[in-house]
Amino acid sequence: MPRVVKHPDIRRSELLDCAQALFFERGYENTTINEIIAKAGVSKGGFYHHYASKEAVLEALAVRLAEQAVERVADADADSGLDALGRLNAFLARARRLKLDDAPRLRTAFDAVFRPENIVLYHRINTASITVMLPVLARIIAQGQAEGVFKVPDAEAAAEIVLHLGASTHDAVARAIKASGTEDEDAAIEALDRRLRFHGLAVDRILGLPDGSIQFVEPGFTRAVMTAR
Amino acid sequence: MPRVVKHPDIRRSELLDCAQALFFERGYENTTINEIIAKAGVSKGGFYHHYASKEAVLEALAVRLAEQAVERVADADADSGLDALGRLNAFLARARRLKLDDAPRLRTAFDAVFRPENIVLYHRINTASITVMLPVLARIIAQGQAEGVFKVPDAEAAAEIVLHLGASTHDAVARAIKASGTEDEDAAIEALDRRLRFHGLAVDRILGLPDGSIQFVEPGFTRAVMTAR
DNA sequence: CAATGACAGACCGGCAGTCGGTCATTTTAA
DNA sequence: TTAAAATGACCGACTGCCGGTCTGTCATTG
Repeated sequence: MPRVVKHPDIRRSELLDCAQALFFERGYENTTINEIIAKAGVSKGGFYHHYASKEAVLEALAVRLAEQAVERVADADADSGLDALGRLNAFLARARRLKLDDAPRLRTAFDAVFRPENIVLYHRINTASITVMLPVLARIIAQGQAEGVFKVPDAEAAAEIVLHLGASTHDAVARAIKASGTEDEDAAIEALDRRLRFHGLAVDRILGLPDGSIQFVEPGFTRAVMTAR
Repeated sequence: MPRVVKHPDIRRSELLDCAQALFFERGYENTTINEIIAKAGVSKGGFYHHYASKEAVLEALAVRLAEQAVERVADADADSGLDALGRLNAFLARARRLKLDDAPRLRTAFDAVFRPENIVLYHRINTASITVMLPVLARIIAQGQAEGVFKVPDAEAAAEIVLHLGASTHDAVARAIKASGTEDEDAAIEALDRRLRFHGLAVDRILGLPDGSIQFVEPGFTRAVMTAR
């Protein structure tokens, strides 16, 4: 095969693109390196020149996804002169906005990541997301502490707990995805919506805020995301 | 090799014992079926007669561990005429008691399960535990709801959230284990203890209880478990 | 024109899983 | 009571394939 030389960043990025597509399609375990390099048009040697192992690709992919997600939400945050609760809600509102903006793609990704055989993939992405989000959220919580509004013994620990709590919605989301297309779809979306509201309530309470302070969902949000095509 | 026939339950149990020892020792991924069958004294065919795959062994092991853990804690629960909060605290106290009773073994298991390469093992056990604990906890919470003490919109969802929240302590426990034996051990145990108290506080709040209602740790508990040999 | 780094691809050890067959135990039938 | 048939526990050689290695070769840069 002809030898094609590309800038390392490009090659690495292309390899991640192909790996992502295949991992999402058939799961991490069921994807072989041969499939990845075939799709990317690179040799075995080329692949291992850029990534030390299959595992390393997964790690890099998780980090990329997490950073992509967070950078678009967190950048516009520092400027605002809002109080902590305001910042947190603005943060969440911006996240919802971005989710709605490309709901179809998000939905496709969800279909993949929430499949049972992709649980490892999910956890890697989740862990990477928590890692990048942790300092951001911890600072907001610390601010809320200083303002005397958030009542927690430790801002960083609180951030860790709150972020980990997100994983508890995994099963509920998976159920909703599974039900989509069936006659249970409506009920499943309703159930997921209630679940997400409860999740918001739980975060309120953990942070020592009055019930309903934090808005995780808005009317129609869950349905809009889950029915996107 | 001579052919030894045993009752299927015995064989399966022995295979699980060996798999557990090896998974704990070198991790799930790094354990081969050949190692398992060598240790158990069974042939390849014998193994696959009882378990469909290596994955199936992991699943069976996780379920067994979860059921073992829950049956010793949950059985003495039904009789008591306590209110929900009392039951929950009695439940937790009994769990602590059992943990202290064989702290050394528990500590050994922790050393294994909380190693980074055993994260898959951890999650399987955790998921299985949540599955068996969910109905137990959900009933207690429902009782507390009926008593007007627990303020949650949905008992089952609350149970799910609370149980999932347990996983958020994973990293803190892992850090404490990693620090044991070093000069940071004391500080790490202190940090973990604070973290576990915060965890209890978070559960209080999620369930709508006054701070400090639920006791996850008692003085010296964390240190006793973490320094056991 | 070195030196470096990107890439090629044959190769290997080892792994999960298969398959045809064997032996012990229980069930059935005479 | 006993022989034969059926069942299912168990054996172990074998295979296909996969992740990873290794010895290079070619392109780019200073």
